[in-house]
Amino acid sequence: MTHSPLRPPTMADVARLAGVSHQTVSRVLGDHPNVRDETRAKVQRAIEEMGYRRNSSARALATRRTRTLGVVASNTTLYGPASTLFALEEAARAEGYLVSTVSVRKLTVETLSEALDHLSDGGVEGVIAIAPQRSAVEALAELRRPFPVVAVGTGSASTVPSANVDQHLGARLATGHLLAAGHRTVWHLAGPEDWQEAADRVAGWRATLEEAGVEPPMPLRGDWSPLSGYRAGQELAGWVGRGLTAVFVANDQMALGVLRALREAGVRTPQDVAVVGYDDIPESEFFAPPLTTVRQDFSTVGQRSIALLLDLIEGRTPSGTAQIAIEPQLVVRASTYPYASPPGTAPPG
Amino acid sequence: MTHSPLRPPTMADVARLAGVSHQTVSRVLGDHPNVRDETRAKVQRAIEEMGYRRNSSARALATRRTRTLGVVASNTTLYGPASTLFALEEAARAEGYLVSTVSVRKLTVETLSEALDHLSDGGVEGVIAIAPQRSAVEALAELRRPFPVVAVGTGSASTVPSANVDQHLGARLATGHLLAAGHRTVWHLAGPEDWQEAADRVAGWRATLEEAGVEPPMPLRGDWSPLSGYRAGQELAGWVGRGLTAVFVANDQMALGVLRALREAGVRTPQDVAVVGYDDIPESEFFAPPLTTVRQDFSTVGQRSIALLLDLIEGRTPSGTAQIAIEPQLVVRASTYPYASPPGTAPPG
DNA sequence: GAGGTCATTGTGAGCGCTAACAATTCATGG
DNA sequence: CCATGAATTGTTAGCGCTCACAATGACCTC
Repeated sequence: MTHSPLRPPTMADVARLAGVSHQTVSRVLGDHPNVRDETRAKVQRAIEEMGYRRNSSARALATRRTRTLGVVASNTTLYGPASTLFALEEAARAEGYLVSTVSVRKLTVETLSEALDHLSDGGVEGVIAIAPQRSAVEALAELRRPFPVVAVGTGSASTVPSANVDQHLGARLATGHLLAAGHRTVWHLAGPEDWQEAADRVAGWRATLEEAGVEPPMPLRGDWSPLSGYRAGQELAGWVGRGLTAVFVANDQMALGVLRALREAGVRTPQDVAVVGYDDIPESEFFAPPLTTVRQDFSTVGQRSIALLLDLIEGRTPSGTAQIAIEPQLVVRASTYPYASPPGTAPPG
Repeated sequence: MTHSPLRPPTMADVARLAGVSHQTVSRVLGDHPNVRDETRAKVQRAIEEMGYRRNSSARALATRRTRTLGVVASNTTLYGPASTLFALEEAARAEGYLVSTVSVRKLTVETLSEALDHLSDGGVEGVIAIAPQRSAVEALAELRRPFPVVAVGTGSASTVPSANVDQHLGARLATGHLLAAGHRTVWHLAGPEDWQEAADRVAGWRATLEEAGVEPPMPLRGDWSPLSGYRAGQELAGWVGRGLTAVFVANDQMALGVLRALREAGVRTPQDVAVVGYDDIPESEFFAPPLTTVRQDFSTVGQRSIALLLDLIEGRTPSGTAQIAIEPQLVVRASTYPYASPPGTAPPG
């Protein structure tokens, strides 16, 4: 760090100082075995002294590997996508890769295409698309790029390689939990129609009810926001006393709105209506009442999807066939059980 | 797109197909003026036909510009940092830059140093550090790197160039609003001690009270989480009837906890105690009651900080002197005014 | 019609690194 | 004491692009 030339030192500079060839410096940097310890030490010293760092562009040009991955994320601060993003970066860094991100406001063929091009121009070797909207999955299938693309959050609909939490199972856990608590039926406030994960949760909820011999009521729709949950909650409140005793809400934020609407309508949770959410955001423990919900392990999602993408880059896995499912987990809180233990009523049917 | 050679086409390939020199292709790509329209069209056609894309590594090597910026973010899903991250990427992309992110779990000299090295190895031309913790600011000042670093979220303490929302002003807006509503004094639930923004909010709150001739009570401490807000709320509930009528909480999530604790203690908001939060997260409108809070415009933060960083990279701005302040905004909701209009009581003093 | 100017295009030399191969050193055994 | 091969080091040629400069040709002007 003693010098301060206008241009950063090159490998040749280090080689000169160490009295070796640039190739030997390269070997030291690359942990090549056939270098004498003494030489290695000499080179290391020169590197330290000059504060030398390998030029990544030159390296990338020579090796044809940039060691950079791209991530396309929706421009959102939703808990799921944000958590996934961090988990992805961490997993990628552990493998020595840099992560470049592009955030898009809407997931359409155009925006996705632009995002992929931007990343492509940045030289990424592969891309993870956090693409929860169904349109995005279709767009992704359509957009061929010279590098592999792995989707995350696409639910069951992935025609592209993907890693996903098993949403169907998550919905089953939530719905089954309510049925096991003695509820005759379970209503559902679903997420946006074009989100595959929302559709999968609907399917899991519906299947669980049908297997229990219950005709599923018409699901309500929200847009993930507390406001939409609030609106739906007002509607749901009107059904209390007419068979509505339990609601499975497709995410925690909407559940927050539902809880508020119910409270305002004089409906008690969970005594009158039990509520289950989805995601287990940090706040859900502090809702009134604390929310029973389904937890997704985003850290695992990150690791598995990065592993899959690297496999694809190395050509270890046939593209198009790789689908990874990750198990979610039910977290029981006061919004379904007001007291310590469940009613213990056997499920109907 | 018709060919599919093992290696992607190079500029020379395109040149050959178009019947020109590689340099002419380069000129077309670079929008150089002195190219005949006919030639340009010919080249464009060849580019299309081969699906050619410039190799970014080669370009970076030749120009010594990677057109990549780095961002260091705390591994968090807090609303502020997440919003900032997206805003930064958008602003950078608008300037033609790619953004590489590194997320760290803790902001220490070691983790920051590693993060900067990782980005440095990725060839970034500059870095934005989302560094709200005071320790991070110090660490940043200590860590010299061969590229400029701009801090965001460092509040007033930046010894490095930075762009920040004026936290002092935000706290004044919140506190002044409560005083203007007739409250004799305002309590404060602060954020973590080592967050500079938290300290700035404390300072703004304290200054406002002192200017009104009020002795500030001892501030309480939280860690931004709803749980810590809940705990503090329980403590605050004990002071109701002994002079506590208004609380300024340093973020919305803690305010959520405070609201719940107050409610459980039989304290009504805002009739017994008025509460103001900070951030204006999307959920705060749906708290019980809807939360009065201070909104920060992260999109502006993103644009201004990227602009500053690019100035620094181009050498347009002397390093170390650049500090940008952005104005926050008060959003009034039911947690301070139960009815349509404020009490209209004149502030004391 | 010679000389000059301008627009347009081409040529050659790197950018800093790695990969392949060539050269050297060194220990070892016959 | 030299041949033999392994260990170690050096040399050369690109990777695909941009930059500086040279070359070409069209079009004027006097």
